[in-house]
Amino acid sequence: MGEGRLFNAVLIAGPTASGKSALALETAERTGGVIINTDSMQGYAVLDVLTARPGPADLARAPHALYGHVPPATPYSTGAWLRDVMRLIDDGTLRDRVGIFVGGTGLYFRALLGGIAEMPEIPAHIRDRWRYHLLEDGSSKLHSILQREDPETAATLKPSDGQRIARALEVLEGSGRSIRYWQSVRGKPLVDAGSARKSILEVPRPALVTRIGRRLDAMVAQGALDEVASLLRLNLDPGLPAMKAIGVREFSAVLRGEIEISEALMLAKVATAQYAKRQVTWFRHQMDESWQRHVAVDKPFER
RNA sequence: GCCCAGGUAGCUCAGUUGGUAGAGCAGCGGACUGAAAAUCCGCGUGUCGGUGGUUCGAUUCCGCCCCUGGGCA
Repeated sequence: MGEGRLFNAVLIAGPTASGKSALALETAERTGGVIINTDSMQGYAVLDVLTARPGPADLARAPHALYGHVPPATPYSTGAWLRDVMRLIDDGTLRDRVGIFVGGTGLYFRALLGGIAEMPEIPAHIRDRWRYHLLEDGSSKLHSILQREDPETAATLKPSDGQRIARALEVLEGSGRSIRYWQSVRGKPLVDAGSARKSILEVPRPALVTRIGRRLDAMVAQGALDEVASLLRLNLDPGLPAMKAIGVREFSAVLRGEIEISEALMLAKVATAQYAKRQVTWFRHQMDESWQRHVAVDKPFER
């Protein structure tokens, strides 16, 4: 486990289609830095188009790390990403170079800054069992189990929040202690907050929705359907995170002949706009005043 | 031109035996500690097509008009 901590990092957060990748590239070229993916989906291979991952032209302009390095069959996670970042720091990839963290996953930024506790890894069979249990019996059933096994945690979770309830149960079983115990320990920051430059890109909602629409259209033109077909050929468990990327469900329905491309596009645009809304809410309330907010109205449309 | 069906929220529609209306989706707001592009919570935003009549009171009943879809000519 590494002990290094990164100084003078640049953190760029923003909702999808806000133009962060373009800003990151400019920053990288100016500073000779390395761009590090801070997004839960852009790490997955195969999902090149659908996640708007930087393309060959971008990769040629600056070094990029943690993009497309995870097979979609692997359930990636915040913890796995954190370990990947730790490795980058420890193996010297970032020595004397500015680390430019770019992405839209608020939780990853929180983890990076030490706001997420270190927890033991939970064996896959335990996780799988609780998730299956959730699927079979529903969240309120699991909540009542949690109420019996770990009432303190149960009290903090809504009976309908199946995912968090299952997580609490798997941590309890896998580690022998309540998730609240682990969460009470503050994590170790990988990035020095004092010397970091933290930015949030903001785009007025109507402009963002327009950009999202144009980007989805572009994705189809770039072969999003073929990409989904390749993903489906892997025959993955639909519960895997990579299968939850926006567009997978919508374009799969087109491939199955259930809906027209135009309808899939409409649905994907709506889903993306809803996602962007959740991101903006996180940035607005979960990130403090040490983050600088930049209104990026006239930034060029990214890619 | 005639006959039928329908015009209610941004969309699809329900409903009111007359007391100014509600679902889903969309939208808006929020939560968030290892699936986070996930998961979850809260909030109806409305000239009930128009107009005249009956009525204490009309979105509801009646007349006329307009619009949409279908049928007959």
